[in-house]
Amino acid sequence: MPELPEVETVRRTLEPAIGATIVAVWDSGKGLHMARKPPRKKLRALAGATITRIHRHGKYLLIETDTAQTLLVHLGMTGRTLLVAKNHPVAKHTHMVIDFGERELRFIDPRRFGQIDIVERGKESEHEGLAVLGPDGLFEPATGAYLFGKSRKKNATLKAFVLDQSVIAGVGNIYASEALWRAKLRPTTRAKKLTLAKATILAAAIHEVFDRALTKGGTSLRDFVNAYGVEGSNVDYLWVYGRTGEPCPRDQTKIRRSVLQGRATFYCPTCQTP
DNA sequence: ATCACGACCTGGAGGC
DNA sequence: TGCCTCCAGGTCGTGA
Repeated sequence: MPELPEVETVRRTLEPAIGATIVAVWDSGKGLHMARKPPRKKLRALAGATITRIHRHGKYLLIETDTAQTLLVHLGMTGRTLLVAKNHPVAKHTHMVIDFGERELRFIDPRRFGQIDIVERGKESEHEGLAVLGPDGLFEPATGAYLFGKSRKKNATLKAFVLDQSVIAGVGNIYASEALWRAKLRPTTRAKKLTLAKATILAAAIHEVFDRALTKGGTSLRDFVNAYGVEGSNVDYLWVYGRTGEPCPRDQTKIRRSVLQGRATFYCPTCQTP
């Protein structure tokens, strides 16, 4: 679930950890994304460090300390980061625990598509995951002109275009469908067909969809919770995602589901024009 | 170089 | 109850 609004919700609810000093760090030793294991030595070396800032770029969380080391966390599909009391029961699939003494920050990820890494502060953008990211969808919202420029000569579908993290960092599968519905654009339309006017509408739609989801605390389809373990309510406010056969909120046509690049895509066949 | 697909993993839901 | 199949927020490597 975790797309930009969910990761931003986590970031905000993790902020009470700012100022906390790390006593110890534990990791499960299990491989996460690309079978890569958390860097155990570097994690353990964080003992004694104090959390100074929690930032985000796209779907990556950047937890800065008063050392030169920044902890990087990506939630993948099923990752959770919880800030809990030390006596809180340890969940299955816990892969990292940052011990603050009375509290702990825990990373739990059943499918292990998440990422844990340590990067040197100031060199975050050199990390292979962050290096390719475009502007953050919330902190540096795209303009119509920017999207128009990026879409020139692109033969990829609009769905693939908005999902491309090098175009806008943070859009995922749910909000791609939502934003294209909001902009009245068909997901299968080729990106190069965008006009400046349509690109401007799309930019606004992405921003609106993010903003709305943030005010609802994110979309909890299944696993997503914030750092306190609380679900978001945005699933009740989705226009098309997961609503196959239900009436389009704009013109009552039945919502359709198709598969694009292996991912479920939802759209209204009449008001989203090709 | 682009673009679309499959793989990576576990678990929940639904059918029989 | 159990077994089977399908599906799921993300990203990356492959091959056309």
